[in-house]
Amino acid sequence: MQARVIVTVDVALFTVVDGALRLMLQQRSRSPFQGRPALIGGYIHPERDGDATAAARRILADKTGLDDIFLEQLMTFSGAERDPRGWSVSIAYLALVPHGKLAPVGGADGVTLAVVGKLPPLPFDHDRIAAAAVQRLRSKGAYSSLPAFLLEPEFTMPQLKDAYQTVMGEPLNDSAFRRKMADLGIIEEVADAKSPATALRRRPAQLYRLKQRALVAFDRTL
Amino acid sequence: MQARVIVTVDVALFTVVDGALRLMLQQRSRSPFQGRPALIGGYIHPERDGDATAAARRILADKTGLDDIFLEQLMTFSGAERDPRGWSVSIAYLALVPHGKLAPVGGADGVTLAVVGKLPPLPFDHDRIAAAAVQRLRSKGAYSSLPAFLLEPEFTMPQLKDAYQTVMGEPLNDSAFRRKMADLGIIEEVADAKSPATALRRRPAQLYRLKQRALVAFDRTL
DNA sequence: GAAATAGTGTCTATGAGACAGTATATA
DNA sequence: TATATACTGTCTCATAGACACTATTTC
Repeated sequence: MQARVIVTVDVALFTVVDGALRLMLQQRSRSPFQGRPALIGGYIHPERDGDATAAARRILADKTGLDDIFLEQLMTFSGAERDPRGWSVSIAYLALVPHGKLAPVGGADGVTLAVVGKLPPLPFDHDRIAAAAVQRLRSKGAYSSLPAFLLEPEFTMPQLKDAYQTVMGEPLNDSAFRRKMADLGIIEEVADAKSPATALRRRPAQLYRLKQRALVAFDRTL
Repeated sequence: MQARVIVTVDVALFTVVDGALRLMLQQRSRSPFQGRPALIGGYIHPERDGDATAAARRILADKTGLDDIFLEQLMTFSGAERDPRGWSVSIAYLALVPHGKLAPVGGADGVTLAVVGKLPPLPFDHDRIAAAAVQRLRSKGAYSSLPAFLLEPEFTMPQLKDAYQTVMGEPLNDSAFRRKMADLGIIEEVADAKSPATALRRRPAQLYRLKQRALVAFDRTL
């Protein structure tokens, strides 16, 4: 028989606030590392959870109230050293949410949104998990619709471009970006819908939405 | 306390024989599914394995005699239904090996090399794992040095091109391929070394090797 | 020299970046 | 009308594909 292994799920949840990528951290309510900010995580409960993804969604809902957000498996971290309680497995997830959906959660429950690049030292091996999540986000952002999941369901082309720029950390060419998006055909216009023009935004912009609710990866030639 | 969870590792090991991608299957020596071909797998042993990757290497060595081959984590499969023994987690790995290194293992231990695309139905959720492994291989092959790990440490440009073609399942342009490889700078010439000319191979080809022992991913612009 | 495979040079097509110019809103 | 942002058109440059041509081996 196999010796006991602790099986947990951790979620690296990102959002964008004022053009800066932020990672959600939550004060741990229990030992070990009680009181310290860490990734959102918890045990898998075999009696309750159909699989690890269901566990991740349950834990997200329990701890932040969020549901129906973008979630994909990142990778699994394991070993004798990463958790003081013993040999453990953490199935890590990457989650993206538009900031607006996060507002109600706000400052509740000791939640903070730490700017990526200025993360505090994290307990367990959450530094490694966070680094892997950022890397996945950056690399996959370059060839998929992933950054769009940081936006509301309807968004303008400038907002979409900003999301890609934030994720990839570099400026993009405007006309090339629009051409690419048009060619890829992953978004569609929302008929007759324009963003409101405000004091800051002069000409209103066309609204778009993703054609597919799911992540779409672009082709890549060798 | 957490209810018991079974924690295993499964390895999808690929090689190329005569230009066809093949997946290693091994007859299961024990229940459940005893006698049926399946991915190479086994329990994690917390007392012995430092982490899941170490467990994968141990299991590969035990069951096939292979060590020091390309191995990377694929993804983790979990749930109540996938294993009749109970709620389980399988951390799946992708492994690549040149056929030559496999020859000594050969037909031993009920090992077969099934042609990808003609795989038999597999036990557990190994069909899904195999499908995910093939997909990872194909997509990552297009933008990394991954296919080179199906070759011997020294290889010719035509062999490298064949490896990429086999992995990606489509023909590549010869001169463009050479240019790309030269530009990427991931391989280097083996000084003065040429492949032997045989009755079949007329002009001998320059030998190359990877500059980096590790996987290198190429850049991608949006 | 014929045949077969290895390797190079160059033309063309495609797609990204640069950037000027047009469009539409507010004040 | 001035200004700011949204959007389009077009030029240029980089890179991939096509393919003809050269090189080196065996028989």
